Amino acid sequence: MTGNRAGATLEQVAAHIGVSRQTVSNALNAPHRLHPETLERALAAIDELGYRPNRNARGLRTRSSGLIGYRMTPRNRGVLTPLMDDFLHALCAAAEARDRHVLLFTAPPGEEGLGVYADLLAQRAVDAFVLAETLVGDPRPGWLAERGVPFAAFGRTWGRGEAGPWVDVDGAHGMAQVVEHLYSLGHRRIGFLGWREGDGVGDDRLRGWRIAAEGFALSTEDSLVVRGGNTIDAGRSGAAALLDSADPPTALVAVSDAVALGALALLAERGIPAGTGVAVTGFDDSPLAAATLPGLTSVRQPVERIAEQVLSLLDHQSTNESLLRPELVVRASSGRR
Amino acid sequence: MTGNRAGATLEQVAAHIGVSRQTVSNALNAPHRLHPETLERALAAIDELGYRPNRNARGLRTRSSGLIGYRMTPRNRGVLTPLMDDFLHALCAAAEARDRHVLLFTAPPGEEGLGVYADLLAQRAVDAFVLAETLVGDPRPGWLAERGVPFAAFGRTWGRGEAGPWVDVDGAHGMAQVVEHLYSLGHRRIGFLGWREGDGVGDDRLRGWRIAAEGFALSTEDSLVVRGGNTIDAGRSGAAALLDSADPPTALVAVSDAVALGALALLAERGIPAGTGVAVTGFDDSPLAAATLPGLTSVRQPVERIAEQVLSLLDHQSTNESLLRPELVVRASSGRR
DNA sequence: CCGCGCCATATGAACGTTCAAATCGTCTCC
DNA sequence: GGAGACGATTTGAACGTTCATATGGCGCGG
Repeated sequence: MTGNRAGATLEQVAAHIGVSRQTVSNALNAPHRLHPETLERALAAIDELGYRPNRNARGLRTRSSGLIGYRMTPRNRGVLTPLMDDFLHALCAAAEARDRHVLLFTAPPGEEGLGVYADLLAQRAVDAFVLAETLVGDPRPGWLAERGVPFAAFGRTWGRGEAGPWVDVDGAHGMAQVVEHLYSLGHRRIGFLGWREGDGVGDDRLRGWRIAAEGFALSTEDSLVVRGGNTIDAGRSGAAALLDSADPPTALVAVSDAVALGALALLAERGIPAGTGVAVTGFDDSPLAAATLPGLTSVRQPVERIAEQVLSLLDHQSTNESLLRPELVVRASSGRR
Repeated sequence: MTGNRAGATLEQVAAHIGVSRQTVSNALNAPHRLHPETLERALAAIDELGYRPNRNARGLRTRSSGLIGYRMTPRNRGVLTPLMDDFLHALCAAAEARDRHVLLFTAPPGEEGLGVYADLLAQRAVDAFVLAETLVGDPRPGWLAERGVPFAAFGRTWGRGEAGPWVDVDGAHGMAQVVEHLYSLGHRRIGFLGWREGDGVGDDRLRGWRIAAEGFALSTEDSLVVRGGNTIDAGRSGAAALLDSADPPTALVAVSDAVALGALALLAERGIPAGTGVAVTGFDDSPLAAATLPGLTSVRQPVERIAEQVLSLLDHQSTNESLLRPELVVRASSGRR
């Protein structure tokens, strides 16, 4: 754009080349309707005057805002959520590629928060939602589906029937890759540091560990599993419990990077070299993983592809489900024996 | 709201109680103009029909969107930014309290990114910006001020004159609190783990350490300062350098939690108990700080108050500047001697 | 008792776009 | 050569608000 003083209107652009509003409008929205030469002149004028369609006017007419609603992850507890922060960034970028934008909001979890969604829709502030951090029994997918509101979720819409399109990462498969990696390094007794039962994501990852271990005829006995919160501290005490058991594992598979960090801390305390002594792995490949010493072997979630897929489900509005494969990122913490 | 099928319009609400659109409009925007009884009936009808003003229509008329533009912190490098994520959450909540919302976007740093700001304005997608992570020589404040675009920054608009209103945290004062705390615990030789020179925030915190230490007649010689990136690894090697020096400090003051985490890791490796052996402190009081063992003494940034202030500067559009005091959060890593 | 001002409410217009339908040539085909 | 079809462009209306102004009733002072 050459000149960009302020807010040229469709009418002004049209007057500038002696055509009607609609012709200029078509230049942007339905170029095939225009005579090639007219199209060219229109585009030139648009560029010269720095015209950009007024989103409010367009939205008023088309009854849509071009905005996608996204609920921020609550910050109440002291929990790190680097993955979700990365996802939000990716979502934002992916939305821009489609000439849309992300509108943020906050809402309490559960039924209680539905009012906020209703309100945004009533105001026509957004015309679709991207759900994240769907919980088991989350009322949102059903509620939105009932009302015919376009939405797509990052994370399975756990429970009762297919309520809507979602994209998720195959956590079980990610864990299987981890176990296979450790097995190939010679580990034959692999412990699991998990979250408390009832979390869809955490249970899925545990399942992956169990299935893969069984596949290699490794033990998956209860004494190899410790469950707790998603904190460094929980990882530390969990690791201690496993290492102090009668037949301690030689590798610790953690359900997240935060938990793995705790395991690393415990090893450091005890003077056990992570990697060469006891192997440790995380999940999510957050910035934490690359920053520790030794670097933490982890499983990278393809956030960009997830965001891309979520938006594409939003557009095509097929009731599709898609499970993406995460990628094992090997660093020194899983060692070499 | 009792019934909330879909999109009641002003006209419909008006018809429902036999008045004109404008009367209902006034019930929301200028209640003082209405007869008390009419007001009551109007509000009742609004509630009954679940009316919510259409944001596009309102925005078209008033030439404003009620949206605040916010550039997401870039994710290119593997850097943790829990503070900014928290701030974004707080900003979002504070905006909602004023019946506004945050619209996210991405933009490259520097001059190059200004086009994105221009575009959002041209489309009237946002009517104000909140800037964060302002850099030394950041072109945005000046650019926006020139064009009369409302904005406010979290972070000083470093350099050349007062370009616009900002809110910031007094990092120097935060560090002074840290030093005073350590001094009161008996530390007389306090090292500093900082970022590389040229970062406004980092330099400010270093200044705070220096001034406070001088105030207690402690040494601030060059050998007590190590500078590097904002990573765990940098903190670890920095801590090693300080502890291996001729006259090692008994306390390590880190410029951020991530850096402090590295220092904690090094102490663990060497079997030195953090806190009782060598004291360590961080900055920002991110979730990391509470999750380590021992808990990391840190300095909490009042993100909610910052967000509140930023928005209030946006409204009053005074060229105000406001420096908030952070709060020392004492945990076990600073020890007890 | 009349005009003035004030209060409460109503009406017309405008914001800038897109949709639906109208216009006006031009070209084709029988 | 005229009907019809088609291509390119224009026109009128509508989306749902708010602004500016108009209307009408009522009390008050001269």
